Amino acid sequence: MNDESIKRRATVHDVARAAGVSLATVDRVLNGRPGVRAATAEKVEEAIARIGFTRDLNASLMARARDLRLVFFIPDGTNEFMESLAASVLRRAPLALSDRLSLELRRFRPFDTQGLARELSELDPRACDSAIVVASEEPEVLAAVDAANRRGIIVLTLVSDLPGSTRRQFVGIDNVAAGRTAASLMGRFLPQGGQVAVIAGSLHLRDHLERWEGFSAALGAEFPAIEIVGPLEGHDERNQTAEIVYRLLKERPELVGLYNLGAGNGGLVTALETSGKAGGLRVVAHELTAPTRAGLIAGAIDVVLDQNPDGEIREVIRAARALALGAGREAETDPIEIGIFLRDNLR
Amino acid sequence: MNDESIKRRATVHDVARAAGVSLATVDRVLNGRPGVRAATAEKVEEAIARIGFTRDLNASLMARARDLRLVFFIPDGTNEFMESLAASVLRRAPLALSDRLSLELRRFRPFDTQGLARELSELDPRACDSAIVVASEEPEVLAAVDAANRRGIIVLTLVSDLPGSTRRQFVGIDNVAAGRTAASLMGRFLPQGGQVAVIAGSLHLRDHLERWEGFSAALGAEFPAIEIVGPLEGHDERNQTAEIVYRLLKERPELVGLYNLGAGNGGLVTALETSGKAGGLRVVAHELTAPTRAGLIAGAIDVVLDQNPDGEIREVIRAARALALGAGREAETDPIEIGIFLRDNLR
DNA sequence: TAGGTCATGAGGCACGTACCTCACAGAGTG
DNA sequence: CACTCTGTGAGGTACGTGCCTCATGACCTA
Repeated sequence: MNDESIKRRATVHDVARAAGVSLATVDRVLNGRPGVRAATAEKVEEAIARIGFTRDLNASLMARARDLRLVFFIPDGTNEFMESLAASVLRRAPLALSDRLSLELRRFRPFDTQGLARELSELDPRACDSAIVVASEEPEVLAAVDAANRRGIIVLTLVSDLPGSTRRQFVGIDNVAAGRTAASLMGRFLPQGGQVAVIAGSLHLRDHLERWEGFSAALGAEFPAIEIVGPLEGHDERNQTAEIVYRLLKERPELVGLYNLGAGNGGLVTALETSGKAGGLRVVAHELTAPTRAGLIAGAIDVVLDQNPDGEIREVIRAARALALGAGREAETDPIEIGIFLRDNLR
Repeated sequence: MNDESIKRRATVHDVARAAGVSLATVDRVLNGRPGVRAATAEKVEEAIARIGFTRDLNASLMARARDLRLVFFIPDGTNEFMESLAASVLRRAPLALSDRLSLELRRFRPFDTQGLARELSELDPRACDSAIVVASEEPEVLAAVDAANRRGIIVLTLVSDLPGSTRRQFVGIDNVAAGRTAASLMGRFLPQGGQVAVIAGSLHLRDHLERWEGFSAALGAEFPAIEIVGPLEGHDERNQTAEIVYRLLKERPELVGLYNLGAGNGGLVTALETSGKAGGLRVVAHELTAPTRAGLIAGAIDVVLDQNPDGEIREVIRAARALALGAGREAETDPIEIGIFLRDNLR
């Protein structure tokens, strides 16, 4: 073993030499092109493993004439959280360019799974390397993801996973843990016990159901002095959510806490403030957006649990880049942490 | 304006053409090499701005034969937080390699600022592109940073900043905000008020002083029912910290809360547990390490504020890469968020 | 005026991979 | 035997930048 082999990183040339094949064959194996016998491919794989070759992602990206193209599919509409995801994509686009990543953002009508499926199917694999999808679990979406995957587009799921599909990776938080965290905070805020109301968007949404499960389980196990009211469904809509809060405050003056595990926080804050109850009971909500931020500052909300949309975009970009450049079967991403925000650590 | 100029990203060739100079001159300007008249450099800068040229970081890294070398200087010793910083560097080293980043970790004896200064001075600019330093604010360190900077090494500070130096960037959290956050949590945990003790490592440490300021200011302003005991100094040492806690618990049985804004949490947890007081009072500590994690799980600690060492390493690597490849005067990093950990959202 | 320095131009090689063309051997097929 | 098809080798160009050499003209100074 000479100096060279100690110091230099292995290249495709080294692989070719080690496997006793030509550069062209190594290239065919690495990039999944046809024209290699299974036995030969095996030899190459073995050599790669033996000498510890890893593809140079920079050179790889250089060599292809065009940039890596990532297309984001994010629901449109009134959901502040989705807006911040979208904003994060747009904010990162110019920076990503100097890393040869071109980011495209496509919005679709919420729940228009057919439209999403159609757009996914129409993606040209030569013009798009990876699709990043925020979507609910519907059969036509699953089918479209699988179809895109077969056509050579790497699909990643964001925020909400599609476990049955051929998506290559999921980036998002553990919602059961988020619910447990909410319970843990609420329990510590209310050592004297009392009634706590829970509001969800809809328990048919996977995230919301998981949060509810985590919350109720942890509260029941650790804080038996607290009694849960609900869950009530506000459909992530600010007016409906406000309505629910008004009714709760009127009908249950003894209420000491409120946990909104869905969206519609604008309505929550408005209802608390116009009822004069802001600050009078402990309130936990999700996602750091304009309404929840305002609620924190005004004292209407005590804690916001946040899944850090900007971090999610960052990690999903890293994962997509690594996967598209063939760094392996799955990319290593930093876990997305559940952020806890009070008035004092707002970002 | 033809198709090409719309679709393609600008390259150095485009800059040369736009500025009416040769490629070599553009290169000299870009890489700060001598031999360019100020007026000519001006022309080039103007052209860069006009056509919106950004250097291709991948190509840039490719072109230099060797990898980018980053050297981390992290204090050695018993501090768990520093260990997790170091571990994060080591964990990322193999992954970084496929991005042509070679990470080297150097430990130094805590408070051995002279040794650190010497090592910094001995760095060879040809073998090291950037130095990342976790150090306290001592004159000889500042001088060594400035010297390294003059010799062409890009210096970044991590965790603890050196504001008066020529360090190019700082990556870390806002410790005043961290202190305020601790106060805000403590206040909500203790609506009935009472005595809360504060333990610091040393108020001569910038981070600790800032946390103390944030904590006392926020508590005084928002939770007048709480009375502060201390701050007491445990010198980030587990035995001294344990001693302080033992004494506090014995002398002040009415104590309802404890805030350790420094290290030495192993001693804190031990003292609480052997006194049978674990869970009996609200405890807030800093940095998610083995002792604080154990304390959370056992119920001895309620909340841990964490500056996410792994995220800090990630961001400082990104910043160093961008700076070393000349992406601009300062690199954009994602802000490091103050993490809040309960038993239920442990990572 | 000769020699020196400085600013600049011109051009080329290298980095590691992607992707292309061409050649050729061997196997199978009619 | 001539043909096609498949697996493989050989070699090239390109990506955008860093870095090197060499040449040239301008300007300065002794």
